[in-house]
Amino acid sequence: MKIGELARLTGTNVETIRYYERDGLLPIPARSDGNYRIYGDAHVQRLSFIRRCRSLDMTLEEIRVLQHFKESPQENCADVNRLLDLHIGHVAQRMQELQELEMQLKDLRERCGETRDAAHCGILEGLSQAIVPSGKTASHVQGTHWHAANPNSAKGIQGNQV
Amino acid sequence: MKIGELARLTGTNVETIRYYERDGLLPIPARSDGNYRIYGDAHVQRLSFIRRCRSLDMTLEEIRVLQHFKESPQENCADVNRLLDLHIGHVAQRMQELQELEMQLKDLRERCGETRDAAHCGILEGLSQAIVPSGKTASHVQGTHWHAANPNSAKGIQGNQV
DNA sequence: TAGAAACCCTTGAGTAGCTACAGAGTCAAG
DNA sequence: CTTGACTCTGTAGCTACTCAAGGGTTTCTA
Ligand SMILES: [Zn+2]
Ligand SMILES: [Zn+2]
Ligand SMILES: [Zn+2]
Ligand SMILES: [Zn+2]
Repeated sequence: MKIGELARLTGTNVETIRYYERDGLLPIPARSDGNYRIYGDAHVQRLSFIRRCRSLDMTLEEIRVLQHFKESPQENCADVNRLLDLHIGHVAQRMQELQELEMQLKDLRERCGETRDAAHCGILEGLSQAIVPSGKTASHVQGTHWHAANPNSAKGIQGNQV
Repeated sequence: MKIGELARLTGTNVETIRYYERDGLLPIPARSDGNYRIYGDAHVQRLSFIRRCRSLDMTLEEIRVLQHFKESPQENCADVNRLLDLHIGHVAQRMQELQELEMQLKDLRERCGETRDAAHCGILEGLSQAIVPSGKTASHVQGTHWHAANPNSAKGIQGNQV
């Protein structure tokens, strides 16, 4: 099959497939006479695996590690479990951070009950106060926004919609 | 004061200050004879405001809107409240998504109690299954990882540590 | 007054994970 | 033979920064 069908089968953007190939996540496929990429069932499996991992918010690096284990089935899978535990930790930590954020934001929101002129808005006032040195622990989790640049991931992955 | 002191006072990286200037968030400062940027108290205030907003995970766009209101104090602040409500929504939505993720990940984790060879690992098996079409709503929130590229934000902002 | 350290400047590239476009080539149907 | 759908490569863009190269400036000390 050609790239378009692979894209349809897995619910992946065509450009994303080429990106994974460049990035070494997908093996380099055979080419047709006209230089088109030709894929088979193995590619569908592999790409589905990647997309499933991405839908669980794993990084491409994390996915690379998991792929390694799929390719060496005789190895002990302890590291797979470890990777998953770590990743669950990433998610949990980000949730904690967001919970704290939510509290701070709701506090701030309460400072302006009914609207008035911006000069006396309690929110703007609150934001102007000095930064409270919070003893946040180092983490590697990301922010709160998802921008137009990546609508596919934002919408969530809906595979298999043929 | 020069850029280094502004950086110290606000707990901001020097490069970040120059970046804000390029991006139009900080007004272009005066220059000394030797072409050094010269800042005053107003810049400290303005930068503190930005960093406080960033510590609440607002985007630079959101901050730009808030700055607009600080500069036009006669306007009604209803839009400030609206922006904050929207942003609280951003945080809440991401938390929901992460909660769902956590559940799925813990489900997956249970599939491999004791470690065995990768060929029979329940986790790898689970990840190989077809993607479940989940009816996720469109959102703009980001992922779960924070990488070395941005250690400052990751650590949280600790301003005023002179 | 020379020299060194500490600061500052601009420019350009890199980060994750894509997306989007330009400009070209390929292929099947009508 | 043309139209249109598809594909190709290469490049640039998105967020919010961070870092490094290769210079210039200031300040302090010997
Ligand atoms: Zn992770
Ligand atoms: Zn208000
Ligand atoms: Zn927001
Ligand atoms: Zn296992």
